[in-house]
Amino acid sequence: MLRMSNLFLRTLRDDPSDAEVPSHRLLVRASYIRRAAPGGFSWLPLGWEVFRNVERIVREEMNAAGFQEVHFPALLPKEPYEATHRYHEYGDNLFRLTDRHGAEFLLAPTHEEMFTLTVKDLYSSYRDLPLVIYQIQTKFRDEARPRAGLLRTREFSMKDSYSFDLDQAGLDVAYQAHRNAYIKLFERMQLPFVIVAATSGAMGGSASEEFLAPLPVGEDTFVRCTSCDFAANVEAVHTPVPDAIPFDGLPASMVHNTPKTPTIAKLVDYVNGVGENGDASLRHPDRDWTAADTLKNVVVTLRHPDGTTEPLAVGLEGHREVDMKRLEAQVAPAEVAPFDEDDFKKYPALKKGYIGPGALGANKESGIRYLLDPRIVDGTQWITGADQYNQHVLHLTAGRDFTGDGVVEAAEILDGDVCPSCGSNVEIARGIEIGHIFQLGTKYATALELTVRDENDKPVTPTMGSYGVGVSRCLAAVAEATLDDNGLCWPREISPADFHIVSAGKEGTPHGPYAEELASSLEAAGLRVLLDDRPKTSPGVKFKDAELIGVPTIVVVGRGLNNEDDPTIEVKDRKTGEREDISTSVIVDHLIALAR
RNA sequence: CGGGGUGUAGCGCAGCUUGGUUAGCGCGCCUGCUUUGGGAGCAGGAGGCCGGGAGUUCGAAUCUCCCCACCCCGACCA
Repeated sequence: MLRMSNLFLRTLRDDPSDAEVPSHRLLVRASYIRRAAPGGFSWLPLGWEVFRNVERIVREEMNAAGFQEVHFPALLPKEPYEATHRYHEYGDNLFRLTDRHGAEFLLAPTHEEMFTLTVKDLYSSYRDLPLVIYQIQTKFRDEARPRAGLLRTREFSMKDSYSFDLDQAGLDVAYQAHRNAYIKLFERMQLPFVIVAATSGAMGGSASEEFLAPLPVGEDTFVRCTSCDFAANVEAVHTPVPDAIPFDGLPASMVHNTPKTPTIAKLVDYVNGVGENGDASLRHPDRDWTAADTLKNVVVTLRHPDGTTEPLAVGLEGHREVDMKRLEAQVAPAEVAPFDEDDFKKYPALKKGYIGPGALGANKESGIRYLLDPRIVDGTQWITGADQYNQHVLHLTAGRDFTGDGVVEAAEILDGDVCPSCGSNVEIARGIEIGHIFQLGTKYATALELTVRDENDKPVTPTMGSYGVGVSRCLAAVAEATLDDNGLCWPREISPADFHIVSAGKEGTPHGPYAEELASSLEAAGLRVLLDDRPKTSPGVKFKDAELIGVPTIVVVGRGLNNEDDPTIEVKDRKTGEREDISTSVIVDHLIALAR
């Protein structure tokens, strides 16, 4: 039984000044955690209870799926990570250290190498596979910017599992098993989530999905449909291609002087006749021109893995920016860098601020490869640069007046864009990444020379998957998803207790002893109780603390106990705020039923 | 790493512009009395290297320079 009279905690009346995110504020105020280091937190008794509950849910669902728990050191030698090149690829995010003999070590950010090596150590036959092993371990990453309390720390708890299979079909089974287990465990945590297709980044491999808890404090943006259940990472959204428009009757393109219009905003004002030197004769007959009527041409530098660079032009609607993540996903493994002043000097055909399709394309003057947004279909007409300073061209028509060298999904997604799944509208939302599942393939097995013998005694390289759930981050996400103005509000399975019993009588009245007795009865039934037995503490303080701490059911032993004919106990639901007076004759059974 | 903000008691803050009593207030903490259903009242008390260092000055929380930490935005981020 947890007793407020001696529990190691001190609740705070004011918000800590260094906490902005609600879950961080309340976890500190309610005395679950304390900041101990940049990006590191100490767990106090209530926090540790909650942490272990989250951990237990994860563990139970992993075990239920038939996966086996193991445990590796966090302190590892660098050699395995050199074999996979991750010792350097991980860059500054890797904590490196040196022992007294000068040997180099690292604090593991994730454990693919060690799991692979251990399987290599123990197993050598196809008969041993498939295999899934997992651990719940502290991970270390030297994050550039820890933030938001437990949401991004430099030391954190993660469940990571690894699957080993002989072929893709086996990997698919392991992948699906994790996907299903994750769905179950997040549902048990009552954590809302969406599953979005993701790019696998530095992990290598192919199929990859992220579990995101859709919350505004999340760091990941994703796209979701406002009417159907479509959800995806911005990199994975495909723009529906509009129908082409017949050229018949479309006005001819015409070059106009448009002085001092190097930006889209100034250009739109100019052709709308706005401002001192606007040209009203260019106005649209029926409406104002908007940025969406302009064709913006953005030039970037592609940096290929072999070190060579290449310019690339992207044509897109003028009201959209180039989304670097989307573009990089399209041109991978090349990286994208901005096109700087020196680059412009090398390409005199590019008139900065007035770049148009006339100069762009592999066989045009600049020779720069020119890719178009999928919305730029044949027959669409654009206001765009005329490749001369202070000149733009109107009614330039795709397919008739210009073509690109291809299509690229690089434009940012905007609220209201067409849903690729149902044709309705999408919105941009934020989410906390709480889980991630990857099909790694043979990258690690190959690098570390893991093979097993097949039925013909031929060596085969197993194909792997890796699957992570951030345990401490999930805790914060649950807090974030459930809290309200009064404090935390835990789901029962995660809560530090089933019941928070407030003894609200004066000293010397029967309330104290009754609360003790009720707490014991509940404990005897296997339920967890937090008893506020503090003497000389006013009821108001106890009520406020109970709300702040967030146990799902608050039980008040108070004035109802004074009813001589039928004494009652108040039972309050933390989430809904609903109160009920329950007769002492049935209170124990009533509470047991609530908790089951 | 770039931009912005903040560091004063366990927590929240004032004081700094214009240098000058013993650095102040609320919460929390300790003692006593009263109080006990929504963060009680009165009285008394403890608790500070004013983030760190160097300077300017007769004198620095206050002015100058450097450093560190934290928060927010961006970049980055299995």
